[in-house]
Amino acid sequence: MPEGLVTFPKATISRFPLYFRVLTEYNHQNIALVSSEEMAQKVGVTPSQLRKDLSYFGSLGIRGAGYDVAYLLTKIKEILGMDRKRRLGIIGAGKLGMALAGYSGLKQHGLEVSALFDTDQAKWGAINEQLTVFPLSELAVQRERLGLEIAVLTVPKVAAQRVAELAVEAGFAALWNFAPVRLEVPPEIIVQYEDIVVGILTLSHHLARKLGT
Amino acid sequence: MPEGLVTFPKATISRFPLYFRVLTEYNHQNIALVSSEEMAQKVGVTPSQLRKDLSYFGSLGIRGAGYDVAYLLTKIKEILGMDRKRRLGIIGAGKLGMALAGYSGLKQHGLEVSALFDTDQAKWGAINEQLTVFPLSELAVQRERLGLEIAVLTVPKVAAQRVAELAVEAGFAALWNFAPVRLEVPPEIIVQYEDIVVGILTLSHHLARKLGT
DNA sequence: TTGAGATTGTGAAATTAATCACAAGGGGAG
DNA sequence: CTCCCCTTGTGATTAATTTCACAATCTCAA
Ligand SMILES: NC(=O)c1ccc[n+]([C@@H]2O[C@H](COP(=O)([O-])OP(=O)(O)OC[C@H]3O[C@@H](n4cnc5c(N)ncnc54)[C@H](O)[C@@H]3O)[C@@H](O)[C@H]2O)c1
Ligand SMILES: NC(=O)c1ccc[n+]([C@@H]2O[C@H](COP(=O)([O-])OP(=O)(O)OC[C@H]3O[C@@H](n4cnc5c(N)ncnc54)[C@H](O)[C@@H]3O)[C@@H](O)[C@H]2O)c1
Repeated sequence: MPEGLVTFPKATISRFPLYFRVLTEYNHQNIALVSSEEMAQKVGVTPSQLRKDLSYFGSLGIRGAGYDVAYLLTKIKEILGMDRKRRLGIIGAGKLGMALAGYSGLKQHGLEVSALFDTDQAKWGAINEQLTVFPLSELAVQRERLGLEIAVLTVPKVAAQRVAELAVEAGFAALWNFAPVRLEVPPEIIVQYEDIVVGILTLSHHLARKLGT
Repeated sequence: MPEGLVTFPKATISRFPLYFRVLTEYNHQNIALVSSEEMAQKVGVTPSQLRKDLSYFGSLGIRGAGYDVAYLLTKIKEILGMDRKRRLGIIGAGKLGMALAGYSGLKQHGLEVSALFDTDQAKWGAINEQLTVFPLSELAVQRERLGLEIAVLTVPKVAAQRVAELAVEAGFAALWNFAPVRLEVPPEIIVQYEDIVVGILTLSHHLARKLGT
C-alpha cells in the first residue's frame, strides 16, 4: 500500500499524540507488546478505530499477538514528524509566550523553543542560559542561525496579522497561532490555530444546557 | 421546532464562538444586518454551513434580508451560556494558571476568574485587588462563597486526577483540564480537555509531509 | 398594493468518518 | 511440523456531517 496516496480522516492524526502518550507509558513499564483492545481502552477509543487509524500507515502490528511497543513508537514518531527535533521561535514574550517557553511538554515531544521575539525593548535580552528575547528585526537572522521552522504567535490579536506576514517574510514554514484571528498567509504556509475560547465556550454551552441556563 | 429535541453535529457548537466574534465586530462597526454569505466568508465556512448551524436553534434570520446582528448576538450568547457571568477557579497557580488568570479574552466572553488555588504555600495570598491564591483546603468554602462553577486544572499531570476528585467533592460542576491526562470523574461532571500538544504535533505532521520529513 | 429581487431555511444528495465482522496470518504448544 | 488460538487488517456497512439546490417568504421601490 503506497503510503503517500492513502487518504484518512483528519481526526486520525489528532489521535496519534494520544497513542504516543500511552505507548510511552507502556515503554516505561517495560511492556513490549500490547493489544489494540488494551491500548484503545486506555486512550478512550474503540479497538477497531485504533486499528483502522494505524492501518492507514501500513501493517504495523503482529497478527495474533498485538503491537510491538518500541516499533510502534518509532513509527508514530515518524508519522508525527517527531523523528527529528523541530525548533520553535515564540513571537510575543508576554504571559502566554513565557508560559509556553517554560513548558516541558514541548521538549518531551521533540519540540524545542529556541528563541523569543518581542517589540517591547524592556523584554530584550537573556532569560536564562538557553533562551534570549530578540527584537523583531532579528527574526530572519535568528531563524536562519538557530534553524527555526515554526513561529508561535502569542501577540495581541491586533498585531497577529502583521506579525504573521513578518514571520513568513523571515522564512518560517509554519505558524502556530494563539491569537483569536484568522490569518491571511500564502497557501504553502502551514497554519495551526489554537483557540482556547472555543473550548471554554463549548463547556459553557454544556453547562447552560445541563442547568437550564 | 422544539429546541430541546433537535440534534446537531458536535462541531456546530465549536463554530459558534467564531460567529460570535465576527458579529461583535459588525456590531462595533454599527452594521445592523449581515448576509450568511458575507459572514461565512469572514469566518471561513460555507454560507450553507452557517445557515444550517443557526437553523438548529430556530429561524434566526430574515428571508430576503439577512441576519440582524444584535438579535443574533443575543441568541448566540444564550446558546453558549454567555447570557450570565460564569465564575472560574484556577487550580495550579503556575506558569499556565497565571497566564490564564490574566487573560482578558475570558472576561470578554462572560467568564471571570475569581480565585486561584495551589498547594505551594509560597503562592498563597493576594495577587492584586481582585485575585487571591488560596490553599486547596479552601476549595469548597471559596467555591460556595464566590459562586465558582468551573474548575480550571493547570496542575502537573501526576496531580491532575487527584485534584479533579477534590474539585468534584468541593462541588464544581465542570472541569476545564489542561493537564495531558484523561480524567475519571462521575458522569454528571462536564469535562473539557485542552490539549495543546495535539495541535503542535498535527502541525509537525503536516510539516513532515510537506518537507518529506 | 404589487412585483421584482434577494436571501433564508431545509429536505435530499453527496461526502466523510466510524463501526462491524470476519478472513488472513502469526505464535507457540506439543 | 502441525494445528489451534489469538489478534490484526480491512472490505462492507452504518452513521454522521456537509453540501446542494430550490421553495418559501421577506424587503423595498414605484
Ligand atoms: N494569556 C492567556 O492565557 C492566553 C490564552 C489564549 C490565548 N491568548 C492569546 O495570546 C496572545 C497573547 O496573550 P498574552 O496574555 O500573553 O498577552 P500579553 O500582553 O501578556 O503579551 C503580549 C506580548 O506581545 C508583545 N507584542 C505586542 N505587539 C507585538 C508585535 N507587533 N510584535 C511582537 N510582539 C508584540 C507585547 O510586548 C507582549 O510582550 C493574545 O492574542 C491572546 O488573545 C492568551
Ligand atoms: N506551561 C504551558 O504553557 C502549558 C501548556 C499546556 C499545558 N500545560 C499543562 O498545564 C499544567 C501546568 O503547567 P505549568 O507549566 O503551569 O506548570 P507549573 O509547574 O508552572 O505550575 C504548576 C502549579 O501547580 C501547583 N501544584 C502542584 N501540585 C498541586 C496540587 N496537587 N494541587 C494544586 N496545585 C498543585 C504547583 O505548586 C505549581 O504552582 C501541566 O499539566 C502542563 O502539562 C502547560
